[in-house]
Amino acid sequence: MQLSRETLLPKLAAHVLEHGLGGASLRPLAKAAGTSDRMLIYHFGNKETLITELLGYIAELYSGALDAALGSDRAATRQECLARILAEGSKPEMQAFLVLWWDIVAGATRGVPGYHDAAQAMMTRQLVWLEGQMPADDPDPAGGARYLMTMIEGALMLSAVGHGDTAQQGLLASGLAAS
Amino acid sequence: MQLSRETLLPKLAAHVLEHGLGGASLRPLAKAAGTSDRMLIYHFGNKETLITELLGYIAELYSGALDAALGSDRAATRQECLARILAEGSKPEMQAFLVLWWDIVAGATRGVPGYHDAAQAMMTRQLVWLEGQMPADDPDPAGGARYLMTMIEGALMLSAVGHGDTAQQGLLASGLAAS
DNA sequence: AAGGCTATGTAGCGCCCGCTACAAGAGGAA
DNA sequence: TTCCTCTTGTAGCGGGCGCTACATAGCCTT
Repeated sequence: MQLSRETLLPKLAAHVLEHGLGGASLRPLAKAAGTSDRMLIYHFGNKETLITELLGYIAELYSGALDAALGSDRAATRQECLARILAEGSKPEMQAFLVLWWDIVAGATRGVPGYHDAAQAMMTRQLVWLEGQMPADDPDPAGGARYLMTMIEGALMLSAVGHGDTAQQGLLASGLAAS
Repeated sequence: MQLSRETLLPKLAAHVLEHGLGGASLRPLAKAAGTSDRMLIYHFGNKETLITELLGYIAELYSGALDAALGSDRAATRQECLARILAEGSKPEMQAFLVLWWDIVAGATRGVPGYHDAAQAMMTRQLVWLEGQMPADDPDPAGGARYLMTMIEGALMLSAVGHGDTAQQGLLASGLAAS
């Protein structure tokens, strides 16, 4: 069967979603895609562009997952809106993205090519999704969505390093969550 | 001159603060410390415990930097408190910690030994520092500090991936920052 | 002085890395 | 048929990795 970027990317994405980006080297990636490192280089040119295209593909996967989760009804309050997105993020199919996410943020900070753009695209998409969920009668939907966004990402990071309780108490004190 | 963990750690820390944890392999680390990979293994046993001890040392460095920044006077308002810690984080001597931070978070999420504990310790320390900065008349200093903490970390992450403006607008909408 | 323990240098092991050289099969174009 | 291009397999290169074997120089004890 003919190989191509398009047929390879889904299998490569599945592999990094399971095993992370850090240790993603050509031979394991190739094995996961049912081919050889030789062919990965042939189809992508080199590893750097492979990773760049892979991150772009994963960003699209993430968009698709958010689209699939997009209920057509808005939330009634900011509290409900926050509760919804937190529930969305705790779904198992989103967990893989979460684990990968910090690899991407670290890469973006260090300036590794492709990481920053993919991360920005994923956050932009999440912001759009969040704005669509904001209550219809919210006095400031744009600002409110960005406010929720900042709290959510903060809570996410604190949870990642064992300060989930800190984040929870922060949400409570903000009035965005109820005990 | 006699080498030891204690004399080596500062030089190793300086190296990873400059070059990151990702590509920190024994030979470059040894060169930065003026010795050989052979001696790093001799003094630390293996790379894993070296990294664990190094992260612990860096967490102490971070604590020390916060202590040095700790003015004895509290802020007058939450807004001022937030402005202070944001100013603190933008100091050049803190930038190196910030770049390293996402490596640590990614490692903590992936379960690499030592990363989680170091990250948690650094966040705990920052929370303590923040509580000490809260206004004396604040109705809920503990909750407020955790609230600020969540917003700060969220803003930090968004800024890391090119969404600094999103975070800024989020801070404005929260009422914690003034335009 | 003799022996042992600690600290260090030199060399190299086996392994994985990204990548490449080279040959060959497949299929279309002349 | 005869080429020629696209795709793939096999093998391997140079280099970095964590780590180890071995020798040795210096010091401390007896």
